[in-house]
Amino acid sequence: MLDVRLIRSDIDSVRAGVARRGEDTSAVDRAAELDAEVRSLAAKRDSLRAEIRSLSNEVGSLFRDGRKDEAGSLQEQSKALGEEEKQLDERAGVLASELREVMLRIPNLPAAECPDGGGEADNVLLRTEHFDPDAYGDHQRVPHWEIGEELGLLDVARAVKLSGSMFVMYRGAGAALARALCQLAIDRNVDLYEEIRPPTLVRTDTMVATGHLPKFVDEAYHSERDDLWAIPTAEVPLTSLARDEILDSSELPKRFCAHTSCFRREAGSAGKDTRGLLRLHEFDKVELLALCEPADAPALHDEILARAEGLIADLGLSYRILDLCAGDIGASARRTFDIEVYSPGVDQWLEVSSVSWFGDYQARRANLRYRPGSGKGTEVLNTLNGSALAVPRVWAALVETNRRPDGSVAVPELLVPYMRGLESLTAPDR
RNA sequence: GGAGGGAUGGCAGAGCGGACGAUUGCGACGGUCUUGAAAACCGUUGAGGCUUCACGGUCUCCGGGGGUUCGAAUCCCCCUCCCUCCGCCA
Repeated sequence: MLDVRLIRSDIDSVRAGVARRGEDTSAVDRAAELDAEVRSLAAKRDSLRAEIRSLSNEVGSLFRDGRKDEAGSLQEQSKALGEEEKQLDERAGVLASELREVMLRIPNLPAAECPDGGGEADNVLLRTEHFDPDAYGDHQRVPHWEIGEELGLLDVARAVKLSGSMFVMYRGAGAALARALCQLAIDRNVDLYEEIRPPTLVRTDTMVATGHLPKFVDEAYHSERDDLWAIPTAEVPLTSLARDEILDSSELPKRFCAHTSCFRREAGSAGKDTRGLLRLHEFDKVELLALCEPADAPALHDEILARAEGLIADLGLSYRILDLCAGDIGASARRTFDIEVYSPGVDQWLEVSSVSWFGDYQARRANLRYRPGSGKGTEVLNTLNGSALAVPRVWAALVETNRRPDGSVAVPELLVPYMRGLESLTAPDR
């Protein structure tokens, strides 16, 4: 959520920012109107309340002095003011909640550095690494689900038996590989990022704090009986860690990393990517997240990107980095870099990480504040996050990229220690 | 799951219809004293909204939401969370 005061003080730049996304700016104007009305009503209401309070205090002192009989007219006056106050308060309340709804629909303003553009096609390709389209052999042009079945690493059919489509099951060395990836991702980041193992079921207000509710209700799994939601990403619990708290500037930036399962209903994508690991209802992910003062945000944004990129690079995958344009970044982001890995078997670029800077947009909603080192009062934090590693797509790209002509799959050197020394995935002996 | 007891400022803990945004203690900050420090003493010390160039004014917040009342931290209703005991359990 934006700061209403920004709309009050500089509505043009808010309009301009929303327009850069290609979105309608009428909500901004509506918010300005509602804000003015709410404030004028609230001012009237508050002065009525002040009068009521002072009358009541007088009544109180008359009672204490044993002059009860003199209090009657004051009581009546106060009661009459009370009626008026109640009406104003109701009206103000209605408008205030309308204002909040409008504010929640206004997206964040893209950063100045965020490239212009209306959609995916306008994203700026920053760099492509380690990629030569002609360098792939036929042995690599095999989709991971076939490799997985062949080598006994993946058992899609039985996962479907257990849970339905868009669920998978890793087996044997395939399961070890999935686990190894997560552990590697954690180990590489715990130098600065505190490892967190958060709950995967959270309350409604936790989902609301990051903006996953109410907008994406249909995307989330919900247990009605307990009113708990399965997290779609560790961003949800990690952001709420410091919710409603006031951090001291000396403890900033706060960096967290977490490995969790992530659950997504993928309601809008029925029929898309139904084979293999490209789109799943449940998957594992290691997430990096930072809370910081505004001035430190750009440096942290680079840091998280560098860490996510470094892992992909060290795994030996081909990848590219996109600077998403204003029309393609998420509603709460100010700037986002996507990392996409190339997966030769399916011949696709797969998004494996979105590294985003949210400014204070999320933090305002989640009420994350800090006390600046100098000066008084509190300020709203900035938030950033990105996946260090999302298992299924990286798993898929690895298996496809590392397939040898004999059908076996080479384990990247980095992962060998996490695989009990296993260097190669081969067909089970029969 | 059953039965009880709680939720108040950074923490501890009073207040149980009027003068309470809240006694007090601890902590933190500033000062006096001291060569310096400790101790002692004095003072300051929650968050947020609106308004003001500013000084200031004013409102909201005692777990959350509703209600009673001229007036609610205090009374009533609902919800959430925490604790203790019993049962069950990885």
